[in-house]
Amino acid sequence: MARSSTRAPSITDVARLAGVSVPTVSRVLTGSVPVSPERTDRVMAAIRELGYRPNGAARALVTGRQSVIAVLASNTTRYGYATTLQGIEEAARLAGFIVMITVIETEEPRAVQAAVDLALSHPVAGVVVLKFDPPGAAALHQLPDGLPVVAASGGRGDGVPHAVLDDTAGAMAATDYLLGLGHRTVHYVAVPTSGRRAGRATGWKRALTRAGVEVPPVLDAGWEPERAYEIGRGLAGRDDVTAVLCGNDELAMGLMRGLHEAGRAVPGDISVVGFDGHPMGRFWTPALTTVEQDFADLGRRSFALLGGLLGTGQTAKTSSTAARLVIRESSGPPPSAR
Amino acid sequence: MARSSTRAPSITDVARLAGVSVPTVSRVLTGSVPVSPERTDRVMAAIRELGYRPNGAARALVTGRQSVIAVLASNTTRYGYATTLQGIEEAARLAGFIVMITVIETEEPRAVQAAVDLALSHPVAGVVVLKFDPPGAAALHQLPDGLPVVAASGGRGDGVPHAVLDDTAGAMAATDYLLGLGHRTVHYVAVPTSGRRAGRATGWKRALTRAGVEVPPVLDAGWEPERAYEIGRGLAGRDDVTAVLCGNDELAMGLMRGLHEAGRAVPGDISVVGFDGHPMGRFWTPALTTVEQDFADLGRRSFALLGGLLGTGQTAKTSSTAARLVIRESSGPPPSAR
DNA sequence: CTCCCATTCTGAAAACGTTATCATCGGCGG
DNA sequence: CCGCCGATGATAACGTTTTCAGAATGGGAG
Repeated sequence: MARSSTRAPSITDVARLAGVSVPTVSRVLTGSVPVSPERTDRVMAAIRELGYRPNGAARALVTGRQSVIAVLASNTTRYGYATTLQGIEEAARLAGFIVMITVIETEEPRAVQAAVDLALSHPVAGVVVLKFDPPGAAALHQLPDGLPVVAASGGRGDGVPHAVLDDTAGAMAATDYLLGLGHRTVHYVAVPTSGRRAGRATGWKRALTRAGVEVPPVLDAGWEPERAYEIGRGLAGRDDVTAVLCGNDELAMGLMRGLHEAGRAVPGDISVVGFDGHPMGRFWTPALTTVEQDFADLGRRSFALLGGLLGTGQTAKTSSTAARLVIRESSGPPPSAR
Repeated sequence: MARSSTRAPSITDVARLAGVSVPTVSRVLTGSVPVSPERTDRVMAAIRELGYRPNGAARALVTGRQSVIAVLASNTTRYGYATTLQGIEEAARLAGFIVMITVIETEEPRAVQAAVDLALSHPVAGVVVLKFDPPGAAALHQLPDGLPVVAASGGRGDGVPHAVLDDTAGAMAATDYLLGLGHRTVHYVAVPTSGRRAGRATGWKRALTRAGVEVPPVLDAGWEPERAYEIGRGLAGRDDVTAVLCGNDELAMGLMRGLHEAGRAVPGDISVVGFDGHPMGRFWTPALTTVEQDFADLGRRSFALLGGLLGTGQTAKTSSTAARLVIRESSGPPPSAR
């Protein structure tokens, strides 16, 4: 049935079978110029019979228009990344674009270069970089000039249009909330960041400073919940820690488990607030208080920015949405205030 | 700095600047034929100066070789999907292929057709379909003949090479384990499946039947943990339910929350076993007993199968790995046996 | 009724940027 | 001196869209 051995049918084969010229087939396909109903029917019939499918490479070559956008990310499984990607894909698909994904595993220059080269070895209309962390930032810098590029991230900068999530305000709101509950201070367990300015850490510091509270050292956890779990076990022994803000929900979950195993109650002994609005957070026990961010929307906005760049050559410099504090069960007043 | 307005430099510009012929530039680029060191240097210098980047469309057009593989999936954020995708991407990238992702949102034929058409509007070397559910299965059927296709899924079938995860054995092991603990029966909360043969449900039924236990009705939850949560609340009132196997870990988490809110203890009153090995499962309280599956490996194996198809035209029909039961805290003996 | 122009559809030919094929040229070993 | 080999350039593909020119057709004016 399938003759996979023979060459795929081309527009010439269709034209021959339909008894029309090659451009006429093209016109039927693109609809750019009207074609008589009779010929249209013949062409359509020939297309069906042959199972013809236009060759995108040839089409891209002559039109110069590319319908593929590349997404560069360090990981596609973590909640924020995966959801942003989904948002980009959705918006792109609706606009008739296809999404190509290339993972940048480390920030090591050679690896980044190799990945970028691979991604750009294919003709792309533009690039969206998920710049949440060092590999993302590194990739952004290795991209050649003259290519439409948009970054999606928690922070702005670099002269490239950015779709951002205003996590600074979210972190401030969460810290203020904990302080308002009566906690003397709030500790912060950090995720990796893309540069000097980390929105979450900034917001947290700012809220503490504004409240006249000394800023405790940041606890670095990387991306691994496992690491947060260990930090949780460590924190359990310290009675000066009554509230912890975590860089993301996965970390918060790991941390809570560590506290739990070490015999500390959440929120009884220690309040924990996460970040991102992971869908599992509300089913956790205790349900996780978190700063919810709309990653899918971030993805859609990233693509919208890129679309502007592709269409008019100009686009807004940034597009930002606020994060939203969702109070559930994992946070409450400190033990002293009970 | 960036002259995005002017046309991108072509191989002709490079040849002119370097004072060599066009094919020589091509030869330097591809390394197919030796070029004298002197000319090579001149070409490389010209490439750098112009910021030249080969046009992949033209290259693909003339070589006929495609370096893009399309992945069709109904969702890219759920744990199993995202991890499989990551595995495919990794293997593809290492082999010099790029991964294009297209989401098939529903199984509605027109939507599926539109998505497939979009994905194939670009010339691709082959396709990997994530056939875990109805949209995936629908996409598989809409693919044209003569295109290298591989399916990644929980079950086999359809004459297309499949990389599978043997969840039947996993479900049997989990069910046997619960029965061995003294439970009279095991209930099953199902995820959507790609066809009549659902490995997990089959394994569960088989284990029950073999033990001479009547098979209780399947509880359908779809993909939403929210729905599992409601099922959990409903199940809480029934004292004939002491053990529940869930189609995935997210469902198990939702279910456990429902049980918890309704005042039932896990595993004291009811044992819960999940499926997939979600990384958060071990941090859950109680830590989730689950049937772990290596999705990243499934992705890598899918690509390997496709690679075989592309290289030799032939490939293994299936590639399968077993799932593994990981016992943690959410399962234990029934209340009667305590 | 005839003529001419505008309109609509059609086909020939060029173009897109690259690699593949073939012939040519030079130098070297036998 | 002949033949061969390695490097090079001219030219032909690849499959599509985009001119551009031509052939019908229709309508209005004389």
